[in-house]
Amino acid sequence: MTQSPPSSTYLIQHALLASRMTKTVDGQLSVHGISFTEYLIMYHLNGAPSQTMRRIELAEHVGISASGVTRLIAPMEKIKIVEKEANPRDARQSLVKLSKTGQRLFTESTVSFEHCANELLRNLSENQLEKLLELSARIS
Amino acid sequence: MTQSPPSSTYLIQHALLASRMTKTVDGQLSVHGISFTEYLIMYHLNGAPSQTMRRIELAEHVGISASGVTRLIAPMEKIKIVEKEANPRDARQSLVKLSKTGQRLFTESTVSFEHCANELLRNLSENQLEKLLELSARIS
DNA sequence: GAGTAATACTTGAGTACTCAAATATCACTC
DNA sequence: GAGTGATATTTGAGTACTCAAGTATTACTC
Repeated sequence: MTQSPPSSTYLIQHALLASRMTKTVDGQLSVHGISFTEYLIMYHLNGAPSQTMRRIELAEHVGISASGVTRLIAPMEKIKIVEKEANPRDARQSLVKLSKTGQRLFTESTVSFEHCANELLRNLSENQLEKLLELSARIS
Repeated sequence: MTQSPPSSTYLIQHALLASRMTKTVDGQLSVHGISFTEYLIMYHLNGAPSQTMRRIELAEHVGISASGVTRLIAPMEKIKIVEKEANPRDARQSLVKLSKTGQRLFTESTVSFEHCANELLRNLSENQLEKLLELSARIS
């Protein structure tokens, strides 16, 4: 039973942490009636020009497949969180836009999300968090 | 559109990274006929005394639910990677043990896994990786 | 030692995805 | 401008889980 190299240890630790974090965040966001994945969709739309993105871009940013986006967006569209928009230059694309309602929901959810994020990372100092973020960003 | 605090940014980055890493690892391990989750099961069993663990312990270590473990272990038992063992002191428990075959498979898979882990983290130096691991371990 | 509560695990039903195939449109070449 | 291949999205079928309820066993209390 030799010891694992640090890279392996990190991958395993990362997977466990991700599982726990997702569950915690999902729990907190459920009071707003949304999942972590739905929050991520809104987060990226909110940061995009005109609060609008293509489905494939969304998929890449959120880390799910294109068909995953389709199935995720459908119910969000039904409750008017997002709106479908055609791209006049390319009829294949159907753009997704964060609605006014969606922006409001996002703002509200963000309070819970940030609180939850601080709670999860409360063991780290400001400096440690900055360092972690920097190293972590280096990976990709 | 105010900027997100570092803790929120980290959570979002972490989720995306986890999704990508899992997919990459799953892809690499598929040549051995196993998933990342199955590898994690073997990993933890291999590190346990007598290569044996209770299902609930496994669930906690891997980050899935108890019923998830049941459904995951069933096919692994069928192909003799793991064995079921009774606990004479507590008939409720059914212990899971890594078989000889399982140990062999784990050893083989570990080569792929470690290679994959190094590849994913190749942008980090030894020191950076150590630091990342240390900070990341602090979170829990 | 009977009754109640807690624990370990399994099962049924549902959810959130995935991949591969289908459809529609666009871009390129001749 | 017809044909071919590439791209964006959706759909059908399957997978890997989840939660809540059910079963079996143990631990606790009186």
